[in-house]
Amino acid sequence: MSLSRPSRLASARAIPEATVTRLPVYLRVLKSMADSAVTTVSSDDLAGTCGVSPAMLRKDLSHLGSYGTRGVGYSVALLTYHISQALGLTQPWGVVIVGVGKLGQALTAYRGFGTRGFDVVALVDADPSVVGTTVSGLPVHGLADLGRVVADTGAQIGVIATPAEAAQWVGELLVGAGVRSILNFAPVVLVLPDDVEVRKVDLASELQILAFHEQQRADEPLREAVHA
Amino acid sequence: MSLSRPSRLASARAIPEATVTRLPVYLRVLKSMADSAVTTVSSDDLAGTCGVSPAMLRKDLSHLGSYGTRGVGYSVALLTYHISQALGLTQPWGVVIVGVGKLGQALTAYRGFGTRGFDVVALVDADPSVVGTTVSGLPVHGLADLGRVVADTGAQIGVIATPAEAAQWVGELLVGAGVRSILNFAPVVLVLPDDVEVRKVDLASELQILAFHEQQRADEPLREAVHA
DNA sequence: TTATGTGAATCCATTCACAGCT
DNA sequence: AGCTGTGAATGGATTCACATAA
Repeated sequence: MSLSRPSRLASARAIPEATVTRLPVYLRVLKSMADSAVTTVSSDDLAGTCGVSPAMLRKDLSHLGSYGTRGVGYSVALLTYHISQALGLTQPWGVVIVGVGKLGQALTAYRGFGTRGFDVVALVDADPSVVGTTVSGLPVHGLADLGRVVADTGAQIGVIATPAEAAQWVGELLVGAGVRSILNFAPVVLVLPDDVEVRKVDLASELQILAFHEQQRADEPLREAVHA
Repeated sequence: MSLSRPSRLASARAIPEATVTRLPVYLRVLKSMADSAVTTVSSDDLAGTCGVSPAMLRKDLSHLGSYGTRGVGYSVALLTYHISQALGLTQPWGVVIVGVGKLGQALTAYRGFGTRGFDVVALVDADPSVVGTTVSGLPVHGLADLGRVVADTGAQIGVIATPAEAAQWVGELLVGAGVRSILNFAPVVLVLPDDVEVRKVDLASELQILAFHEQQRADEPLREAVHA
């Protein structure tokens, strides 16, 4: 019942999900600051550049530990290191991309992909006419070989860039191959076991959300008119 | 002080942001149910397919009005209509895509883009060697013409699919041209006026978030071991 | 004096549980 | 009897405001 030591393990835990989604933004901005030879930054400045409030930034960073200096600010290098650490970017992650249509090719070619600890280690497609070809220097394997490819390369993250019809099936194949982190670009809701982490990137949804706000904007003047 | 009538205007307002982000998911699933000739669905079934809790689904839908039937469920057609209405999908929206590299081409070719009320009305790029060419049947205009292109086509939504270096500049050009809804695929934080709605799609961030959870998973067994 | 780190207060989102309608 | 719609309760996330440290 007693925990021998709180240790990094226990304290490093308890990073709220909302914070996790913002850490990559902080990391990116810190990186560009380092490129500009900035060595120290205040929460006000960093927050301003990241588009969040200073209080939220400080609260977020407080979940990682106390890495700032009162009266001064944060060391860009130190903060970069600790955020990378928290996100698990100290080790490289293998990524397998399924679907090498235009989107899959764009993702594969995306330089700065590998930039931060991610390696595209394999490409897979169902279309026999592209299997065996090479995209951005990587051979394209058949869908039937996915299990072996994942095992051989040790890929931990799967990216689904297939048409909607194939996505659920591909998701199941990835899970069957042992992948438990999936990034889904196909416009479908994947139904997979709860211990599999699925994130989706959905063009149509994003546009619809923008459309909603665009519509709100159009209604706004009308609401004001009522009060006049 | 008295509002003549609550009307659709007042009641249609007050849709929480969290709900708005889920409406596109509901819409998509409803659509596929309609394709399967399903005419009625309960909140339990719909929620299950959408990957949310029935209570949340019902609460979300309650913000749009009372369009279900107690003891029965929701009419697929009626619900589809009202969600489309709420999202502002009854009118078509013009989309201008800036940057016709691999990603821009993938986005342009994305069928089902126009499917739900979105039209790619123009393509723009900075590279003189692609300006004047045709992509998926649309001519590519020069960046200098962006203002005129937006005015001519009436585009309301801008998509940034350029390299990171160009994104801020392109964002400012879009805003200058009157666009106030932007979908940004470039890995940078755009700094634009507050009345501009910016949504970002960020591959690196998504992968980093997955990496975080993958790392957590690796730590989990260790935490259990402490208790043993 | 300046800027972090954090309890307290507030706000928003989710879940619960049941009244109300079909 | 079944399922929606919604107040009440809960749980998180954000903001406030200040004690604390350089």
